[in-house]
Amino acid sequence: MVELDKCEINCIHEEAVKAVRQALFDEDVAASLAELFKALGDPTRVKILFSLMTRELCVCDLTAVIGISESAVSHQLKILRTLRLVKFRREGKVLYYSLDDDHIEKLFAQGLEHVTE
Amino acid sequence: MVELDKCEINCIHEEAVKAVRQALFDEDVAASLAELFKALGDPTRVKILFSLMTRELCVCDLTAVIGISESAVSHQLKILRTLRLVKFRREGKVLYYSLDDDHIEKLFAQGLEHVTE
DNA sequence: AGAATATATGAACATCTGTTCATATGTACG
DNA sequence: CGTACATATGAACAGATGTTCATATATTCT
Repeated sequence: MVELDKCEINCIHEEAVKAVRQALFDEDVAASLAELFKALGDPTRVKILFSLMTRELCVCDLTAVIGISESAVSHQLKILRTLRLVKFRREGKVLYYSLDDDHIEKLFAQGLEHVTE
Repeated sequence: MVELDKCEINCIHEEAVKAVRQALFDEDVAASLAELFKALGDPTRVKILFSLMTRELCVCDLTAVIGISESAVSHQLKILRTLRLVKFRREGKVLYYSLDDDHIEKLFAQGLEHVTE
């Protein structure tokens, strides 16, 4: 408390803080954005999404491509579904998953630019 | 094992799997990409980065804008620094942080599009 | 209806993550 | 040189996360 007060006098750029605070979006939006990025922040999910960028695939295909258990894939697909990153269609017993929109490809492209530079 | 074999005969689209596997980037790249997104996948770090989109700020300013402890901010800044998402310059006792490149703004814009649609 | 298959789901568990608290570092200034 | 201040860092701890294992659901075929 005391230190913060001192700090507000000596160090903080009050106007700047005020301005930035105003520009700062809602707590909710920050949370949603973080949630989205967090979903993209796991190697398994990255591989799933990247695989789906090529074409739609069933769960079994994904399991084979990525090389982890079917259950693990299924759990991750649920997360991706919840965030509307993937969608699926049923054909008999088989579920075909695909990307829900094209934002993901753009996000990946943008991310790769940062990583590979 | 047995189940997988069965699955490869009955369910898997072999050519598809092969093709996707080939297109799939290295394990390393997937890991890097996931690491980057994971860094963006935390509310505190989202707020820090978003604040820095407006202008450079010292640690103390960030603490005030975001409303969490200085130590927490500092720890998160270290993560962002490691991933080359932010950089800083020193002016006396004060460190001014800013975004390291403009990819972040693009990533955020793209992410917001998905979130707010 | 019952067996087989593709996928989903819940619980359990080990690991990872973010914050806090205490302490260290670096810089300015008297 | 010692004090004050801005920031960094390490250890500790609670809560979150991803996988595995066992089981459930949905669909097809007989």
